[in-house]
Amino acid sequence: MATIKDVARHAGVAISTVSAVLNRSAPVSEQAVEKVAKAIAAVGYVPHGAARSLRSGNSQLIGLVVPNIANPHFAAVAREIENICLAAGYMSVVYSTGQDPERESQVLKMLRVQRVAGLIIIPTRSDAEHGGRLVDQIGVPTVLLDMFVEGLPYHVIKTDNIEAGRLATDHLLELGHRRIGIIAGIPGLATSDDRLAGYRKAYAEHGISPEPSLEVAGNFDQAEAHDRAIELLQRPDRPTAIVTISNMMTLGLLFAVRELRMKVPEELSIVGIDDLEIAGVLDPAPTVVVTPILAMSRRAIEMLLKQIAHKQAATGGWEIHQPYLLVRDSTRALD
Amino acid sequence: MATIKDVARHAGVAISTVSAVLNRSAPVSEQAVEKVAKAIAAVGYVPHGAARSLRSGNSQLIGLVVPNIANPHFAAVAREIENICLAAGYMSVVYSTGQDPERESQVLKMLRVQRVAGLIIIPTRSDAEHGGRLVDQIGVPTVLLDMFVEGLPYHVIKTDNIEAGRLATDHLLELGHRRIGIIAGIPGLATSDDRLAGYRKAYAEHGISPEPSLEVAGNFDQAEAHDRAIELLQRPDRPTAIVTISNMMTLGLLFAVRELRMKVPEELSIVGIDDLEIAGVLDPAPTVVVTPILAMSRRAIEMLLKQIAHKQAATGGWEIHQPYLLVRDSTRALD
DNA sequence: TTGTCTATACGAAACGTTTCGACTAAAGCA
DNA sequence: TGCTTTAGTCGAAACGTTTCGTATAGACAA
Repeated sequence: MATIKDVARHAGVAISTVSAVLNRSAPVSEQAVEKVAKAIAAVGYVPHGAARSLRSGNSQLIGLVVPNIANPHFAAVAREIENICLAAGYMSVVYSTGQDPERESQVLKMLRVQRVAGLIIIPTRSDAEHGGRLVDQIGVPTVLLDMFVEGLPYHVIKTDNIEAGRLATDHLLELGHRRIGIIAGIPGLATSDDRLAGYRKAYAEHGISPEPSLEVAGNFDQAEAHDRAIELLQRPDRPTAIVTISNMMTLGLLFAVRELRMKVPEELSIVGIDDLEIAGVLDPAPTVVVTPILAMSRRAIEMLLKQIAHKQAATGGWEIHQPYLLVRDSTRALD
Repeated sequence: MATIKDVARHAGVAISTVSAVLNRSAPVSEQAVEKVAKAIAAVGYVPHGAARSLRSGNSQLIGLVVPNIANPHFAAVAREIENICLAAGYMSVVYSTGQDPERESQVLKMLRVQRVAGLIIIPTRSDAEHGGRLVDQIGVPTVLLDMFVEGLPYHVIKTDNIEAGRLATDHLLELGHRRIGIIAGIPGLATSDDRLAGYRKAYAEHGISPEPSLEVAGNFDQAEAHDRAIELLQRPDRPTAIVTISNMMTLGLLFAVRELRMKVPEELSIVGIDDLEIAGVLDPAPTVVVTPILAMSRRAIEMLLKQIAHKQAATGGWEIHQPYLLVRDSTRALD
């Protein structure tokens, strides 16, 4: 494959001149530019990214680490970030952790090997210990998306998760529900804990206390949520409404409901957190708390690119986006 | 950041010895291995991918080019390929074309700059002219996934698309439907054309001819399919059944149906091609023709890795996977 | 003893760029 | 006129690896 050397020879100029043309990094005469352009086309030159990266110390790579790229929610994030990166002359590299810290480590290691210029990451854990491990494994400008991690010196862009949980629960309480189940996520994960805290907060605001046995832990997956939902719904004192804290969990719940041949919202009201693009075609269309994921993604990559460009240290600040309730057909007032 | 040089100094051995340890590329004494291992940990060494890639001419990168990563169908492909790549010591880099040849070019260019070792691509067009352009832009071991392109010397892994279209249509004909609409994709795209051909083939097998006005062209998107569906369904002589040729299109159709407050399958039968993971929770759950996308992805990456490892020239062969009909609740016999 | 072989280890070249200091010639200035 | 700038160009060093030919030392055979 042709190198810059071939281009130089073909154009009858020095290698450094070709480089100057390529990068507009030094003044070059018009005729030289022209000769180089011709030579590039003639020899079919394509720059060698690795060589460039090695010499300049600049890989033009952005790492994106999400729980699971197969989840449409995160796939949408990936697409958005891909677009913005491409427009800015960067390439994004996406990896899934499967919510597994071990795999997260492996992925971060590979991204370090590639010397990514920056990182957008939705971490697998949010405790301080994990934060400590993470910061050792990162070492580049980073933005934390969607998830807070104790003691990490990076900018965080997230939803107001307490408010999200509160919004969902408050809606049901307002409709007269009193036995509201919640299928929460992995205990210890900030996003999950906060949404659960919001659930409790809504109860508190109504001056009643939730029943602890109606709070069940899952993970963020559909299958797990399905199983927890079945358990919850087969109890003799089953709840009249259920809150799920992620899109996949909402789906899992819907599967369970369908399996049990229950009528929604007649026999059970449902509120999910995070919207599903396919919500409109579900029957009933689920009432959800919408988190502005696309806007958050956009902010995250913009902020990251700015940090990289200005060599700014991370501010460690928070940017919190407000969720909102979108009422559809899966909830009804209790009579 | 620490380099191999620092490791060598710290361990009191030569750079080449460290390299030999790292790559197991030459015999090294046990004590040297140990010293190097300690030194690596001590200085916090992480190999520099670009340097390695430059010197060895081996990037360990696999490019994956899909129409749209935000489509769960392709996100699943990406996840599968990511896993297999990681296990084989490669990294996958995923890009979306938006079904736009221009963007496809841009993406391929970036992947060339990165000197990817191989490519899995779902191309944007399948005519010979596009094939010619593509082959110029590629130049590495490549597997074509899901889509045939005229005159490209690469291995193709695809579904039997004619059969997929036939299966969907035949099912409806067997149920007594005679006015079956089809919302096809972009004319000229092999996948789309073949599925349409299958539709006609089924009619032919039943000894009747389809009505041309019931065949409408769209693209593969939800919005487009939605609009075409509305048009189709508002005709006075509207079809009693509709076939859609992609998962997103099926969704678009379902939206349209819901908007028009039509009852499925009572007033309209629906068969989609490509399954939706969420099918089970839709009401009605759509009858679909399943294409074994995960198995195909797996085969594609395995085949690609084999080509890369053995420096085999592409065989240019085809591997055709058979689709099958999965009857759910969106179709009924016409009485 | 001498020579050959094997197991380790080493040093230096090379990969394809960018970058920087040095050089030339023309232009501007006093 | 001579001196300083400036635009344009060049050559060589450097980035962090891998790779290959060579060197050393001990083991073994003759």
